[in-house]
Amino acid sequence: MRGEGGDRPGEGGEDCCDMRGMLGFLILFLLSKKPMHGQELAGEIAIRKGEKKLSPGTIYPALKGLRELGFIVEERDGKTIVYSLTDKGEKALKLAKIKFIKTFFGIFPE
Amino acid sequence: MRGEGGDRPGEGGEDCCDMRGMLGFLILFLLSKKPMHGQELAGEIAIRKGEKKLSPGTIYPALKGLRELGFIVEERDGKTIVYSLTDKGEKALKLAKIKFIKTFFGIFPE
DNA sequence: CTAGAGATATTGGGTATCCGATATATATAA
DNA sequence: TTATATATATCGGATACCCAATATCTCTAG
Repeated sequence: MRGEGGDRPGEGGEDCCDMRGMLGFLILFLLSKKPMHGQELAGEIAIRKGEKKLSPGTIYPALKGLRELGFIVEERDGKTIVYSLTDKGEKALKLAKIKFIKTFFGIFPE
Repeated sequence: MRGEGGDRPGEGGEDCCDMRGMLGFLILFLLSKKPMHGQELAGEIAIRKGEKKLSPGTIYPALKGLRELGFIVEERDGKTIVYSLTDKGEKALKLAKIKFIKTFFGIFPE
């Protein structure tokens, strides 16, 4: 019951951070910089983390979840599907970034 | 290619980032700034995240895991138990920070 | 049309994270 | 001693994460 209607008039900052954890957050952040398709995204994450590419069983369910949340949309481009943020996704990312920065304040060297 | 040397230069750099995910990482970071006991830690995290304090079922298993990894030690002080980093924990944190910064590069505003 | 390659998607399984509830331990107050 | 408050700890369940294997889809080569 995470309907749009907002059972909570008072808040509204509730479901903005339920983006399937850190992976969803990272995906949203990367897509905000540049729309990408799944494998491209997996490659970018692999480079950042210094690990192997995420398995299809990891990346696609994550994308599906973000799509079902209304945070991203997909557009087929030949063989691939390019994902990009919706307005809702941008808004959610913005709020999540604030929270992220506050949570990990002091970790990044200045 | 970008695998920096291949898969396995022996060992040592293996368990350095397996600190039970982001919570373990955050705990290690906070303890590196100041030794604290469990509830104090939960309070600090609550402030940073802007949420309620972590449940005992979250904070204590996380601390137990870090202790079993040899990253923290505990010392009873009256009613509380104060946790602090070991040398191994400091080293692990340092490496994890590098990975964290690389993974989330660009999230923090400059 | 048929193969092959690459991208996308689902399934099944295992581990990790986290919470709510419950239980135990310690210190203080009565 | 008993009662209370706080801290620590564990248990059961829900969700997130991640992979290997498998299947489907789309384009291109032949």
